[in-house]
Amino acid sequence: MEPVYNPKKIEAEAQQYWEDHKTFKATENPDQEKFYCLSMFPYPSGSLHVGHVRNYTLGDAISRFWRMQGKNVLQPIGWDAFGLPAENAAIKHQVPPAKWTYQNIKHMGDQLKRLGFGYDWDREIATCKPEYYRWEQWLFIQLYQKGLVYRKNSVVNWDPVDQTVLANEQVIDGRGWRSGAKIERREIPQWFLKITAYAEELLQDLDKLTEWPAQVKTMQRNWIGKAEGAIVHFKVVNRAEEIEIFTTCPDTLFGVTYLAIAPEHPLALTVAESNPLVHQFIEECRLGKVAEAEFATLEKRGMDLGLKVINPVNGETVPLWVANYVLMDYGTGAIMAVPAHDARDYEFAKKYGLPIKQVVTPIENNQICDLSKAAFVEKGKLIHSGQFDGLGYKDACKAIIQFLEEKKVGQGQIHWRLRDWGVSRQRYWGAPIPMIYCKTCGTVPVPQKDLPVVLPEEVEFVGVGSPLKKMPEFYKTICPNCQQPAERETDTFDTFIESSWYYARFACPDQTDAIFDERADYWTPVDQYIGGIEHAILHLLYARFFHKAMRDLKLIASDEPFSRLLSQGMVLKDGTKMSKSVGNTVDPESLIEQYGADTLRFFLMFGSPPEQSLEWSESGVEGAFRFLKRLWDMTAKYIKQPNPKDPREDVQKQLRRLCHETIAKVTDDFGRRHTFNTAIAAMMELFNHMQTLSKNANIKEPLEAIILMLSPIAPHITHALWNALGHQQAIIDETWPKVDSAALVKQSQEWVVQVNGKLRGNIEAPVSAANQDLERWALEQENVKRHLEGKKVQRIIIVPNKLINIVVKDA
RNA sequence: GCCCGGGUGGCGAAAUUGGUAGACGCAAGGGACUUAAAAUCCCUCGGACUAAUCCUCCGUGCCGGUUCGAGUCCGGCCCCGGGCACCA
Repeated sequence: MEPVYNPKKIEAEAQQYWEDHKTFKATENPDQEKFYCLSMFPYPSGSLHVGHVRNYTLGDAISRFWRMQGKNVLQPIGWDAFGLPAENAAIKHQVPPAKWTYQNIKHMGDQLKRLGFGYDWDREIATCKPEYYRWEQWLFIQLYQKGLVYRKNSVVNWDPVDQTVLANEQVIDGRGWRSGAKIERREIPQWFLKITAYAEELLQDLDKLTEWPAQVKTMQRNWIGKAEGAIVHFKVVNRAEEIEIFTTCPDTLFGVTYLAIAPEHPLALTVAESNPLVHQFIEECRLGKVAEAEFATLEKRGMDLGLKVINPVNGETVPLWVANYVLMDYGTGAIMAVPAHDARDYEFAKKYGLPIKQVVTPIENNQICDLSKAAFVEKGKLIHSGQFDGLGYKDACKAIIQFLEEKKVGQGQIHWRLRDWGVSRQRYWGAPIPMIYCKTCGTVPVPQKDLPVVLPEEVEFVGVGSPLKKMPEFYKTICPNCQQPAERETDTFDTFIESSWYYARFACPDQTDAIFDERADYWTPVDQYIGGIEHAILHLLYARFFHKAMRDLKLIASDEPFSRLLSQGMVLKDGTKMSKSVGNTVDPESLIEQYGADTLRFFLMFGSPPEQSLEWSESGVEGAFRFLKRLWDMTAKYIKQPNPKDPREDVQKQLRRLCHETIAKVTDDFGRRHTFNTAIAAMMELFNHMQTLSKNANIKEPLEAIILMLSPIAPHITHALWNALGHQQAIIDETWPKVDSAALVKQSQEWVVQVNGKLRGNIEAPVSAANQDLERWALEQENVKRHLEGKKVQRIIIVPNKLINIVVKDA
C-alpha cells in the first residue's frame, strides 16, 4: 500500500478496473430482483456544473448501495440534446447546433467518466439522434390515431421586428431580448396533446405514489386543479349571443354586479369592430408576454362594452366589461364578478365604481360585515338571495345548480385547471413533427415506413425564424395519400417530449424494430428517480401522462413511470443559485484535479440533506479531503500493526456495539431516508471512537464497516483500501454489512431528569429498571432536590428509555 | 398575484413519532511536535452571569396559543428560494 493518499492514481486504477470487468453493464435476469435507478439526464450545455455532480452522485450512491444489497441494478445515462441553447450558441459562434451539441456531449461524457459514476455506457442515448426521435415521431402518430392529438390556434410571444416566436425567457420586461421590440401576443395554429383526457387518472394515481415527496404531489394536485362548480348562461340584452361563464362559487350568483370577458373573446372583438376605443383597448391588452405570472401581477384594467347581460337567477341586468385579467385560455374566457366576495373583483369594482352587493354573511354573527376595506371571501350563509336565503355554502351550491338545470340556464360542471399540452415549437433544433399538409387530403401523418423525418444537421443559422422554413429540400414532399406535391410541418416538438419517455427507452436503446421490447417491462417502472425540484410539476406530469398513454397503446405494462422520487435542492454560492448567468459557477474539473473525484462526491453528500439546497464551500471541500486522508492513514497504520499493544475485552465490546449501532443508522439513512449527510456524520463519529479506542481494541471490524459503507459515496479510495486490506474480491462486489443485534445489547443507560420540563440532571440506570426505582433515583438527585424545595410534586412522567419529568407546583 | 418549500451558533448543519437544542464538519483561538513552515495531534468554542468546566437565566425569523414538556403542533405575520404551462 502506498503510504500517501494519491487520488489521481487510485481513481484511474479503480475506473480502469470497472471498465475492464464491465462492472456496470446491466443484464436482464428474471431470477434476480431488479433495481432501476435513474438521475434526470442532463442537457449538454457545455460542461458539468456542481449541481449535475450532486444529482449524479446521489444516483450513483443509491445505485451502489442497492447493488451491495444484492439487487440487479441498472443505472443508465444519456443526453437531453435538443433545445434552445444550441440555437443561441449557433448564432453566437457560427457553429451548427448539431456540431455544438455533439462536442458538448463528448466533453461532458468524459467528465462524468472521471467522476467514477457506475453507468452502463452501452445504453447511452442522445435524443437528437434519428434512431431515438424516430420512435418519438412514431409514438406521436399512434397518439394521433388514438384521438389524443389535435391542432388549434394558440397564443405565442411574437417579436414584430425579428418576425420570430420567442420563448418566455427571451422576453425581458416585455421586449424581445435581441431586437428590443415590444412583444405582442399572437395566435398561430399549433399541435396539442390531450393531457386533459388523463386529468382524473393523473390526479387519482398520486395517491398510489406513496414514495414520492408530499410536496411534489401537492404541487401536482394543485396544478391539475379539479374544481366543482357550475356553468351559467347570461343572455346579452338585445343581441343573439349568450355569455357562458364558469364559477366555483355558484352560491354567490345573486351578488353578481358585472360580467367580464377576455380581450380575445369573440364578442369583445365584434364590439371592437364598431367601437374604436374598445379596439384600442384590446390592442393594448395584446402587449406583453404569455405567462400566468404576467397576468396575475398586471394592473387590472377594463372597459365597459356598453352591453347588458341578464342574470338568470334573478333577472337583473348587469353591465358587460372587457378586462385584461380575464384569460381566453382558461375556462370560457368570461367570468362573473362578485365584488363583495372576491378579492380581484373587489379591487376592479372599487377602481371603476361598480356596485358591491353582499350575499354571504358570516355564520356566527348574522350581520352585514364591513365591506368598505375588503371583500368577505370566506364561506358563510346566504342573504339577499331570494328563496336561497339562509343556506350554507354546500347547500346553496347544490340548490342553485339544481335551479339552473331546471330552468335550462346552466349546469353543474367539473373544471380542471390543467390545460392541454401545446407541443409545437417554431424552432429548428428539435424533432420534426411528422405531419404533411396536402391541399387535397388535408393533414396526413407521415407513414411508418417513411420515418424518421430526419432533421437536416448542416444549416445556416441566423436566428430569424426557423431555417427549415427556408429549406425546400426539407419541407417539399409528396402526399402519402394522393401522391401530389405537399408540404411538411416545419415546426418541431417541445423538448419536454423527449424527456417524457426516455426512461423506458433505456431498457432497450438498441432495438431498431420497435419503440420497446420485453426488456422495457423487466426494467420499468424506474425504482428510484432523482432530479431537481424545479421539475416537480411539468416534466414529471408529462412523463406520467406519456406513461399512461403508452400503457393504453399496450407498449408498457405499469401505470406509473417512477415508483420512488427524490427531489434534489439546488447548489448555492454566497446564498444565490449557482449559474452561468450569475457568473458564480465552480468548475468540477479543477476540483477533481486538485482533490480527486471522491472528495468532491463526499463533500456534496455531506454538506446537507439531498432535498435541501447546498451551500458551496471551498473549505468544506478541504475538510472532506482531510477525512479521506485520515481514513487512508488509519488503514495504512492498521495494516502495519493490526493488533493493539494493550487489548481489553470491555473496550472491544464497547467498540463492537458502537460499530453495529452505526451500521444500523447508516443502513437506514441510505436505504430509507436518503440522508447521506447524517450517514457520513455517523461514520465519522465511529471513526473518531475507533481512533480513540484503538490502543485497547482491534479495529478490523469497524474499519472494514466504514470502508464498505463509504464505498457508494467514495468508490475509488474504498476500492484501493479494500484491496490493501488483502481482500481478493473487489469492494464493488462485496455485500453490505449486517447488523448483529446481539452486539447492540446494553446493560445500563442514561435517563434525563427534568423538573417542569427543564433539564436538572442525569441518572445512569439499568435498562430494565422499574418506574418506581427510576422515580426514587430521580428525586434523590441533589440538583433535583434543590428545585423541589417549597414545591409539591403533582405527578411524574416517564418516557421509556428517555426521560423522567417531575411536574411540581408551589406548595 | 397564485401554488410549494425554507428560516436553528461566525458558517454548512443535527435533533427520524412532541421529550437533553447545536451531533458531525468548517472557520476561529490556544497548545504539542518542528531550526522553521506545512502536515498531524490535543484542548476551547451560542449568549449572559461567574473565580469556575458549578449553578442559574436567555436562546431555533417575529407575535400569540395548545401541552407536564414545542425547533417540531395550531393561528397570524415577515423574509428568502422554486414553479406558474415556449429555459431545461
